[in-house]
Amino acid sequence: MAEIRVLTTGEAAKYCGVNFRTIIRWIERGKLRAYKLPGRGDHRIREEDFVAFLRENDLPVPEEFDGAPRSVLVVEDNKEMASAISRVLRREGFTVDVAHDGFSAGAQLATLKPAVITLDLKMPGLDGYGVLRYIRSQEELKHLKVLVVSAETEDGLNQALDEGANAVLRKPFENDALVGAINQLLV
Amino acid sequence: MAEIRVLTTGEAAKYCGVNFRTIIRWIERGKLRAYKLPGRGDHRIREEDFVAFLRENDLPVPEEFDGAPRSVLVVEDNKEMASAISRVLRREGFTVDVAHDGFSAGAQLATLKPAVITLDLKMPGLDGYGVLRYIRSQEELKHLKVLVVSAETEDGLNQALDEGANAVLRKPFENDALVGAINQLLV
DNA sequence: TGTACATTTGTCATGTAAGGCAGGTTATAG
DNA sequence: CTATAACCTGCCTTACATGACAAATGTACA
Repeated sequence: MAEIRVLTTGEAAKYCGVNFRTIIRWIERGKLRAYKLPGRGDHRIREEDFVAFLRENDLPVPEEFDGAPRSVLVVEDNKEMASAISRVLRREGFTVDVAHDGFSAGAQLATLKPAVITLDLKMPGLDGYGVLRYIRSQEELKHLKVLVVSAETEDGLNQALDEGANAVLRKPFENDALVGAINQLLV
Repeated sequence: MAEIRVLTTGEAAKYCGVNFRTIIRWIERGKLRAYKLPGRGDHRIREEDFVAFLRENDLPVPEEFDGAPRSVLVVEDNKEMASAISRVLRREGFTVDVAHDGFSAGAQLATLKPAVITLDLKMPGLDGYGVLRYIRSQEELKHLKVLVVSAETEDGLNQALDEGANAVLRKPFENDALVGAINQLLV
């Protein structure tokens, strides 16, 4: 799943709430940097150029470009485990939020739009595999990385990978392993 | 890809029944949030900012902005009960979504922005009172109406009212009572 | 109730950016 | 390989911003 690094004029237009014609004019006037494809002369705008343009002109920056690139949602019912994980990650410079139950996990996932979640597979009243399926079925969550953190069996962890987890971490784990796994997901 | 709905000053003016010049003045005075396009300085008002402005000043909110004014999220783990409720409500013309567990309840609450939720207090792994407290602590959910549907005791239902439920309905109930309760919340 | 002042809103004219349409071309999906 | 969706260009129309001024509305006070 390659991240989108460039925008077409149409996409940029939707983000700005204007007609694509207007985007082209901004490009022509040199306000917005872009390059042209050889074929039809399509414009392509690099994401960083687009964001720079938005910032320069005080236009709102869509969350998916701005969105806390180093924020993590920890889904874990065991409070000690949760605070241990969040302590380690905060020390690494991440913004960390914690959900102790399924409801707040769902609510925070939708509102905070974290870059990564750590997901405990076995929580009371919460089917971790179901959560994975849900996440992978949502278009707006396709950039979300999921690290399954669980004491499950090998088979269970493999199933999680099949269901769309980006990585798994077997409990108990070393702090370094956790940090390494998260960093790897955020490359 | 988030489709951002925005309004021009002219559109906003029509909705408010005023001259577009007035809309611009409201923006200049900081009453209404908006951003400017680089070219001529056209204003663009994000739909959510516009709705917030309307609410703040007790102006009527046009239906098309009012989220789904007749949409209901049914939070209920018992599938038969859930489909019974949703059948009754659909027949009344409501748009109904169902969450069978806490996670999807939280996620759907944040994404669908329903006008009402029916909440079962006793669901495995989900503390109904906690959900109520969460809802009432969130600014953007302050317009959400909560109908608690439960087989709880009188005391339990009263506690739910204390925690912020807008109405309660004791199981078992008549279909008419359900419809009546929902309609009353949406006056 | 009436008057005077302050504030807000609407109107007009002008310049210009943004939007719409048609016609052709090319990516892109299936 | 085909069908469809998306994009580009050029031309024309629409609608917005701005400033100055007029009208309407609100407020204070006698």
